Amino acid sequence: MEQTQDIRLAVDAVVFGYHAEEGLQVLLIKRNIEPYQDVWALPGGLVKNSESLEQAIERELQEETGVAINYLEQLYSFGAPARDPRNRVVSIAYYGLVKPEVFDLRPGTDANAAQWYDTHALPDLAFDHQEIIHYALKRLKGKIVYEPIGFELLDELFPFSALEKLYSVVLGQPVDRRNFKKKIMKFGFLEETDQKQKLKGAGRPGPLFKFNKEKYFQLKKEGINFEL
Amino acid sequence: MEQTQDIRLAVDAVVFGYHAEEGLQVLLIKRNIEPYQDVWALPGGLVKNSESLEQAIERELQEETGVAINYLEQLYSFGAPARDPRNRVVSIAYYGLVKPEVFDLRPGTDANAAQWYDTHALPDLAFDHQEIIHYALKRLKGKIVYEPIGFELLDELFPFSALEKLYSVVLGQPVDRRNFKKKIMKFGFLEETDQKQKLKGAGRPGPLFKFNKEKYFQLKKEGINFEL
DNA sequence: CCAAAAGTGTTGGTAGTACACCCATGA
DNA sequence: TCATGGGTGTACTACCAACACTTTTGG
Repeated sequence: MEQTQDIRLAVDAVVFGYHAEEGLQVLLIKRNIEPYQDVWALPGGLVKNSESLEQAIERELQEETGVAINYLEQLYSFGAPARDPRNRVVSIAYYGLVKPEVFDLRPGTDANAAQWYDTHALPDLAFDHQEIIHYALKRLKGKIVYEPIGFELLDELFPFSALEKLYSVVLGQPVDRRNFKKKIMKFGFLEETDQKQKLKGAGRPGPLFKFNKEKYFQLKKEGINFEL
Repeated sequence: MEQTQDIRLAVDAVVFGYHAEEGLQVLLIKRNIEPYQDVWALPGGLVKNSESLEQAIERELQEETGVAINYLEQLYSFGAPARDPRNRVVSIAYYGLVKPEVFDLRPGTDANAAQWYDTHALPDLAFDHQEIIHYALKRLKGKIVYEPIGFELLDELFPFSALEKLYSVVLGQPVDRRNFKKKIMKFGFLEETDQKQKLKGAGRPGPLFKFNKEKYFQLKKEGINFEL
């Protein structure tokens, strides 16, 4: 006799935020239910019967952290039979990018706390969430060099150096300022505005730039391909 | 009151085979149960409670087609609420590559027939399986240029022209014979054997080549990166 | 005037692309 | 001998990487 299927389906989100001083951060929540009560974990939860996977992600993020993401992509599905110590739960992981405005968090009702953590200094994590974050980091590193998704981590207007720093932080290696700027500007989807950066300390202020998404899609259709 | 989750979890496999004359093929089965009875579909089925996702794929493939794959990778998870007209079924799709030996199929018990179809001449397909195949093709095209997975579609020993043809078929564009050979041989993981090709018709026979997987992994560790 | 950040061009090397003729075999 | 498929080298180009000094501002 066949046993009926008893597998639960969850979604988890690896949300990246970037902050000029603190570098690349991941959004975590502290669980307030068992298993792994009071342990840090990725925001996420069970998918409802009638919602899509993306809707589930956005709902959970809203409930648990109040954060709305502006770039979301499916990452990988994790289905090892024992990844949840109690039940069989298969999780479809997504990763998302948010702009710096959301750096002030308000914890939701489903979790005790939501907090940004530096990707190099993660706390102990529930389930296989550490593995999921590593996987997401790998994907982000791979993707940022052949699709201009880095802009989703920056403000609408940003000094060029912010982009440069972002790439060096994400890739974990320094980038040559001049060559990097040449490469980026050659594509033609980055616009220089006439606004000037206001610095905190000393230094020569530069103009602010803006990523023209429409132009990028248009250029992409015409066959250019972004690649660093 | 919360309704309990009622979502089923399935796996589906896009298995690619390559045949010198017939090109790139996908393995399909004819369904013998509703919904979509007698319609062609990807091999796959519900995951059992205690098996891993990969075990589920291999079991279903064995049951439905008798095929054992030698390269398997998770593709994407498809979860649109209405993708199955009867129940909510979320499917985790994998794609696999098989060597040409398996071109003779023996249909299994769960399906009426298993058959190879040219990727350019697919029949009507059940569920969203056409979308899944397109997605897999895109992934294969993307991946074959930066990881040497093409060899998984060829015999252990193959003439160089087989590799060249494979790439031109998968990428959908001609490749320059001389430049292609230069590029590939420079990596150093392809070994020329002293066996000679036996042709069907006329033509100058060339030596057979062999992909040295161990050497590839070793070189990869040392930092070379395959890229066409 | 010093420290901090931003702006800016040139050169050399290399890797990629384009390209055409000869050779071995079977019919 | 002809048709088929396999084998091979060179030259040009274009892109990429390396690299340092000057300018503007705040303190």
